[in-house]
Formats: sequence, C-alpha cells, structure tokens
Amino acid sequence: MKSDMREERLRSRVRAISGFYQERGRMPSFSEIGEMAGFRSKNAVFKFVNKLERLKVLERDSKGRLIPGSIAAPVKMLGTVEAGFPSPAEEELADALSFDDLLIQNRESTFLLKVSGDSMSGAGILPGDMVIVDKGQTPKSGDIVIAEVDGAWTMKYLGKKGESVTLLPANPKYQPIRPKNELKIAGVVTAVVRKYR
Amino acid sequence: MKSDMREERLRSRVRAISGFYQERGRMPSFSEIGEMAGFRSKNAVFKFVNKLERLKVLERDSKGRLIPGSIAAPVKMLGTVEAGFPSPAEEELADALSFDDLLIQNRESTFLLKVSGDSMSGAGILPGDMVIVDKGQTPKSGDIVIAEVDGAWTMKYLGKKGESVTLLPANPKYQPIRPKNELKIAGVVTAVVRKYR
DNA sequence: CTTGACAGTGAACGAACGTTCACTATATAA
DNA sequence: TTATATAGTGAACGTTCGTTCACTGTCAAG
Repeated sequence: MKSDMREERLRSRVRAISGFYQERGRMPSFSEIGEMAGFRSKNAVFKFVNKLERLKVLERDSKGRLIPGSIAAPVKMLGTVEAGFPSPAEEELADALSFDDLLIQNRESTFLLKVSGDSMSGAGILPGDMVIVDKGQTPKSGDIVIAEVDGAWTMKYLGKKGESVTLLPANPKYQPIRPKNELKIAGVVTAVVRKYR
Repeated sequence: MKSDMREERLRSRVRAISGFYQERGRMPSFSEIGEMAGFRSKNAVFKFVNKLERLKVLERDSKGRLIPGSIAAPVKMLGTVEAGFPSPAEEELADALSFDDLLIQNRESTFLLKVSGDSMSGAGILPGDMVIVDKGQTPKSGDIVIAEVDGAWTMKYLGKKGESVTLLPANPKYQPIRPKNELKIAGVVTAVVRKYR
C-alpha cells in the first residue's frame, strides 16, 4: 500500500520532533522542524504543524506559541501482564503519560525519601525503595504516613479509632506504636517507586 | 538580615519561572519573565537570566535559546525515612530529579503494564501495581521478565543455570515453570510504580 | 480528461525576540 | 568619603520568528 509510506513518513517526523523536545526541553522552531523533516519551505512546515495540531501531537498556548501535545509523555500505558506483549496496532491506541504528571499532584509540597528498614515490607515497600511523600495532604486512617514518634521518624500505616491514634507496621516482626506524647505527621506517602536497573 | 529578603525574592522569581515551565511545557520569553518578575526593562531580564544561567537554573542550547536547567526536575531527593522530615536548609542542598529521566532509559522501547495476579507479591510487586518494561534490554538471570510460556503471558524471575531456563514466581503458592517448548521473553522489568492516591 | 485535494516551493512582511548601550539609584567595602 | 559592585530604567537595533500569498507538481476520484 502507498498510504503506509505516507504514514510512516509522518510518524518518523513526529518522532524527530518528539526526540527534539525530550532532549532539549523545548519545542523546535519552524525552521528547525523544516530541517528535521526535510522541508525547504517554511510554508510546508506551517501546514505540517497545523496538521499536527489537529492530531493533538502539538498544541498552542494562549500566546499562540507551540507547546508539546501528546509527545510530551514519555511512555505508553498498555494492558495487563496477562495481556502481555502488545502488537504495534495496540500501541497506537494506548495513552501516553508522564510519570511526573502521574505521580506528583503538588510539586512544591512533594519530595522523595529512600526507605530503610523492613517494617513496611508486608505492604510491598522494601528497603531501598523510594517513597513519594506529600506534606500538603491531610492524613486519613489507613494511609501510609511519615511520622515522628517520641523523637524518631518512621513510616507506618495510620490507624485512627475515634480519638486514639495508632501507627501500624506492615511486618509482624514489629509492634504497633501508640504514641505517648505528641505525634507529628510529616506527610502522606502517595506512591512507591522501585528501580531494578 | 537584609540578604534574606533578596534571596527570598530571587527564590520566588525562580519559582515563578519554574511553575511556568511546568504548566506550559515551554520556557517563558524575556518579556514574559519580565512580567512575572516585575521588571519594566528587558535589560533587567537579560541580566537576571544571566545570573540564573550562572546558577544553572536555566541553560542555553547550542542555538542560544533558553532551556530549563535544574528547574525541569519536579521533585527533590532527600534522605532516608529515618532521617525524616528535612529542614528547609537541607532541601536546598538536595538534588532535584524527574521520574521520567530516572525511570526511563529508552523511551521508544519502554512501556507500562498493569499487574494482575499475586505471583510476584513476594518481590514486593502487588496486583494493581504498574511495571515499567523495557523490551530493548537483554534479560539476565535474576531479572524479572515478562515472558510467554506455552501461549500465556506472565511476569516471573528469570533463572538460568547453564543451558536450562526456569521461570520462578516470588510466591510459594505457585510453581516454578520449566518451559516445555519455546520461551519468548518480551522484556525486562526495570521498575515498579505503585500509586496510593 | 478534468477537477480537486494534497504536498511542497519561494518570497515577502510585520511583530516579537534577544541583545546592547547609556544612564540612574542603592547598597557594600575600603 | 570615595569607590565599586548590584539592580534597575528606557530606548534602539538587527535577527529570527510565525504567518500569508501566489504558484507548481502529483495523485485519485468523478
């Protein structure tokens, strides 16, 4: 088929722009797009950009300047493990997303902590993992929180029953903590990230 | 102290630029920076930008155009859980990083899968978690892989002993799999992400 | 065979951009 | 007190940007 070639050419051009944005953190100018895509005319770029806008690959902000559309997102979200390895056709349909957008709600109040100790290993949080902590959220019962109890910092489940508050480890080796004096909750664990290589 | 005020003003200006970049995915122009920072003169912006370049907050690419420096990274990496809640002073010293950069080595060959089933729960990978899979990496013994065995897709530890290959679950409920015919490995699990809210 | 949509060339234009120059006000240090 | 760096104003300038117009070649459908 001939339209395959056209589509492939479009795709590779989008890949070039996407790569440009990923590498340099800014959108290419029209002339730069022209170079990458092999246009001699700026007008060709202009029409091309309009098409990409229609496809939501690119967008424009309120000032009319180019900003990334779907190309900003680095990975594609696909099915489940059982569904297994996706076909190229399925890949096209998948949403792309950025981990930064996915995992961070409020950038100012969020930070990262490295886990040491195995007191939460029953909850799938292992030593060496990173936890994303939001200090801006109100902790609810059942949340995993970073708390200061009697001078020491720990990560535990927060258990509230009426007025009384308990900190529960997710490992039977450790005891629940019923804070004697005051309990300072520094933040709520909103996500866990583990890197293998 | 008086220099505190200056530093705070600088900081809030950097925050404004950073926020602009986070929101719109592009760097502000000089006049936009001027508006945000409260400059009436473009030259003030020019000098200000030069300072930020020295501080590596901003950089310039080969074409001399502004690209984000340290402000591109959305979260700060701090100490361990035991170290606990960091003081503002410590926060300044911490490296900022982006999850996208941290977790993805090759954007083209990487995708995301949702975990179903508890066969890897012993390794801290629970149902509902997301695993980041790189189909471009060569699987080694001990890696967690996505594999097709006799028609079905699973996630397991890869065990190699000489010539023989075994797929090992991380849950005693399940049996190791010794593939009868061929074994297709679709990719290596490079990271796990779990979101709580 | 024509008609129209698509893909691209080339030139022209105003606006916005980043840079530079000359000058002022306010602090800090000698 | 006199320098000297820092922080800012305001105007001018050349460059590059995105946009637009008129035109050409190519393919598919009527």
